[in-house]
Amino acid sequence: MELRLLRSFIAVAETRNFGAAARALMTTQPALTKQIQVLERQTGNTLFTRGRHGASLTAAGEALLADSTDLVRRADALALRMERVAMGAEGVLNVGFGMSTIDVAPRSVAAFRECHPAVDIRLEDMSSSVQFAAIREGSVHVGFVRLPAPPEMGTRVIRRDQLALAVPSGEAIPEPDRSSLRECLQDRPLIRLLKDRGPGLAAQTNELFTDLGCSPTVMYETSDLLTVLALVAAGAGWSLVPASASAIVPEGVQLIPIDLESAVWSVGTAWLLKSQSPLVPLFLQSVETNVKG
Amino acid sequence: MELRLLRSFIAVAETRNFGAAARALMTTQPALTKQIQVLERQTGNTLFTRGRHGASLTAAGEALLADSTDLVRRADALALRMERVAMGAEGVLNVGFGMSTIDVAPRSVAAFRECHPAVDIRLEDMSSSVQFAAIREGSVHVGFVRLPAPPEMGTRVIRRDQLALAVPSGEAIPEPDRSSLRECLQDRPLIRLLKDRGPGLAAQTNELFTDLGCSPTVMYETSDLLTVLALVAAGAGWSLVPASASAIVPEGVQLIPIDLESAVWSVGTAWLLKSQSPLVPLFLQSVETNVKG
DNA sequence: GGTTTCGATTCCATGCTGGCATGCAATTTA
DNA sequence: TAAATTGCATGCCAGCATGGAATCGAAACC
Repeated sequence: MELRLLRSFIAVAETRNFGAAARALMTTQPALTKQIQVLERQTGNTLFTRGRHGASLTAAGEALLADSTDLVRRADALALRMERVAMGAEGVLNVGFGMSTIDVAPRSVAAFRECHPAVDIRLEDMSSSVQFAAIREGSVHVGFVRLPAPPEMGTRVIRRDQLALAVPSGEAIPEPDRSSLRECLQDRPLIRLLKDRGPGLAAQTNELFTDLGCSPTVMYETSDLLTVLALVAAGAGWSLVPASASAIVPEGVQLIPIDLESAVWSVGTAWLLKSQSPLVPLFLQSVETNVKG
Repeated sequence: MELRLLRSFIAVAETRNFGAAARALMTTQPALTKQIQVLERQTGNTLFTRGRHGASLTAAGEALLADSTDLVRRADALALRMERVAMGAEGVLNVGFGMSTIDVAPRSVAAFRECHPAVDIRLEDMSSSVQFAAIREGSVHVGFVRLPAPPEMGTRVIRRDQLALAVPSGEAIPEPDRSSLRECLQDRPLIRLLKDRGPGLAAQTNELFTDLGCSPTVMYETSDLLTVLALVAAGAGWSLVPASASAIVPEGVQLIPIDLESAVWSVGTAWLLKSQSPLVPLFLQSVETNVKG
């Protein structure tokens, strides 16, 4: 029993006229006659009583009509659904993001959700390195990460970010060259923004220190950026934070961007290249417009 | 989207292995590969990620799997149901019966209902002529009627029945020859069992009177056999009833079968010859065993 | 009685479908 | 390291299912 035959059957049952049904189905009357004959042979029932004034349903035909219309309707709904899935109008999209994209990521997701309400999009907070692992195993489809990403992933740069010195207001501002910085930071009590290991902010900070050739004493360690800035404001020490944190810098703290190569990194989106979900490019485009806007 | 493709898809999705699925479907692996490719083209989605260790479902494939199994299950159920309808294990059967088959008809229907519980069988009381009309228009499928039936119907004789004189006990019993009967009945008050016109009991009675060449005076008319017999017992007059009524004859009444040709008729089943319902022969067979038993 | 209507039948071309052999890639085994 | 194995894809070919044009047959209508 194939859906094609059931569709033909329904058409005949509704018009009670083979010729008219054939026209509606964009086929010919002999073809329809044969199809119904096949269906009758397959079901073992005579479905129509053929009269001179068209065809009328037998009891068996009536029984089939009710169920087959339901079946065909479901099949059509399924086809439609698959079409929506193909277009990316439906589905699941897991997005990862880290501290450094706290401004872009939620905005992008919210905008995307508005455009595609049937998509189940979720935002999960995790560091870049965790995101890379999650993307690789498929549990995250697009990540907002620090670049570069592993080679099996596609990336798009959103912006370049850099480290900045968080210094209590009123302190003498060091020149942003290598030697001044080394001198400044050497032996200075430092508040460290601690996240995971891997290509994160902590790693970036370490890289800078290696570049400068100094190793400050760490006074406090915390994983919350606001806590760090509050401690700096309270005079507990200096710190190194993303320059993009300027948006949330409290009273009593100034940020001094560091223009050294080792203090600069890119932030962007990453996704598995072999992923074929139509949602990924759709979401990337949404991000692009949101970053520009 | 055809059910064949969905069945193939489900088989692959369940085994996660094209070769194994092909074996299960009694086909070959290349055929399956092509079917899935067609399905993927039709739905516009990649349904499997083909790895070295078999195939695994994509997100789109997962979405399709749930709905398609449901769809296929429904289609199978429908096919099964049609099979049952074809076998006569399911359906509607309307049976008509009259006074003269009050013994056989309900028993046959009850027995049939027990054997085929899914069949919605209904018994309706109506005279033979009404049954013929109902059978012709399809509202009754099998009737218990007086024979003969119209030529477009098939028939089977259940038994021969005849008219009998219902006489109060103690009355002189007339010889059952034509002249004695005429003499007896002429001018005798008669209680008439009145049903509809047509080839019914009343017609049979009239036929007998024509044959005898007499026309008794009708004292009472009623359509209930028991009332007729009660009136006879009360001495209100004589009557002509089916000889088979002997089973319910009350005290004070005796039945005298009339052996004349014009007083005899057959009782049996009738059905539309062009009816193709499998329930009809099934029911007829059931009747046959019930009549013999 | 001719005409129309409506379904069934016949015949034929087309194209879908499946099967076989084979290819290709990755992994396991000797 | 070569051979065997596993697993899916591809090319090619045969067979059959499917559909279309023409025709038929029966019934109804004018």
